[in-house]
Amino acid sequence: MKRDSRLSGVLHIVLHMARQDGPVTSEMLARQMDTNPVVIRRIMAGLRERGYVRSEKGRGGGWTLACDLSTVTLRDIYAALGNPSLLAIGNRTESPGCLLEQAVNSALGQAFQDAEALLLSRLGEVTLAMLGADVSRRLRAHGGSRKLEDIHAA
Amino acid sequence: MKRDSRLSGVLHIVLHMARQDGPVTSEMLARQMDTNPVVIRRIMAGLRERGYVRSEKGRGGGWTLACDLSTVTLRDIYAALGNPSLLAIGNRTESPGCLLEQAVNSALGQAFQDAEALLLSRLGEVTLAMLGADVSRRLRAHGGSRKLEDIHAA
DNA sequence: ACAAATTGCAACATATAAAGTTACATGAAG
DNA sequence: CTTCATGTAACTTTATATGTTGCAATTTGT
Repeated sequence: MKRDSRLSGVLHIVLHMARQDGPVTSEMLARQMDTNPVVIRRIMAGLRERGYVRSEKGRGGGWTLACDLSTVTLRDIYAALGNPSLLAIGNRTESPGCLLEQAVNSALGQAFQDAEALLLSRLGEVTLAMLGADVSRRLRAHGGSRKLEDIHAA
Repeated sequence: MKRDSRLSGVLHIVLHMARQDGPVTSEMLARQMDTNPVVIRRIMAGLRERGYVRSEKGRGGGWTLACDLSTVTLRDIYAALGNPSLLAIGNRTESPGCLLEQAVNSALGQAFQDAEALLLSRLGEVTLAMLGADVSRRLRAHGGSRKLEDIHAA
């Protein structure tokens, strides 16, 4: 099944914004992410509604971070995307008339819920600030003097 | 995202087969599952390859169980479907050149792996026999005398 | 005032995968 | 030899993420 990579994408965007002072345009972000500006705006809309970022129109406009990175978790970002479904497999029918399918749903549903809960809990343990710190660590490992732009793939 | 319900479906099929002696045709299963016989054959193919079921052509043919239900787990069935991906979300790129995306992949990837491992482990704890026992329990709760056919939705 | 830059958004196109359908070959039983 | 069944390929449908185009709205610089 095709995987939804919006969470991965939006986190990448946030990290780019965090390493840039002043607004970043969708155009710039799209180049760095190798995608289309409209896609950027689309996945950022949820974050704007929640106040994690601000956007400004016109010349000199663009996106800026508007939250304390140490208080926003990956789970918050996931929620800002509208809580898309986490699992690629699921029950055939939600409220089946067939008793057999009810038994199947019950067994699978429990496993599904547990896995979803674990994943959400893990996402809730990681803040954007922690992600940012990891980036700094990786930059140092790659030779502290080099700038991100030198390393970033075209 | 559209969820893959083949596991749910094939378990439903197995439970139907377990409550029927003699072969069951794809046609009958399809009616009970409200789908197409070809779909049944498709998702049963993996189980046949692993020897969990047998199929026979011609008049009087159909599907029969060919395994000890107490030794086959939901995880085995899942494997027989070809281990389809469990998660609906994932990383944008698997081996990104961008350091920022590497940091994102690292954080998300760990959470993803843990959730997948938990789900697989849960599936591995439930045998087909346990599912069958749950069906019997539900049948009793619905009034022991009634047959499955009376309860099964049309 | 006007031109340029930028977001906002709707509408449409593309890609991918599950699910459903059709058609026909193969084989077994009466 | 007819009928019933599976096996399978090819095609259609559906759903969803992603990509693209076009244009209105808004802000800034000249």
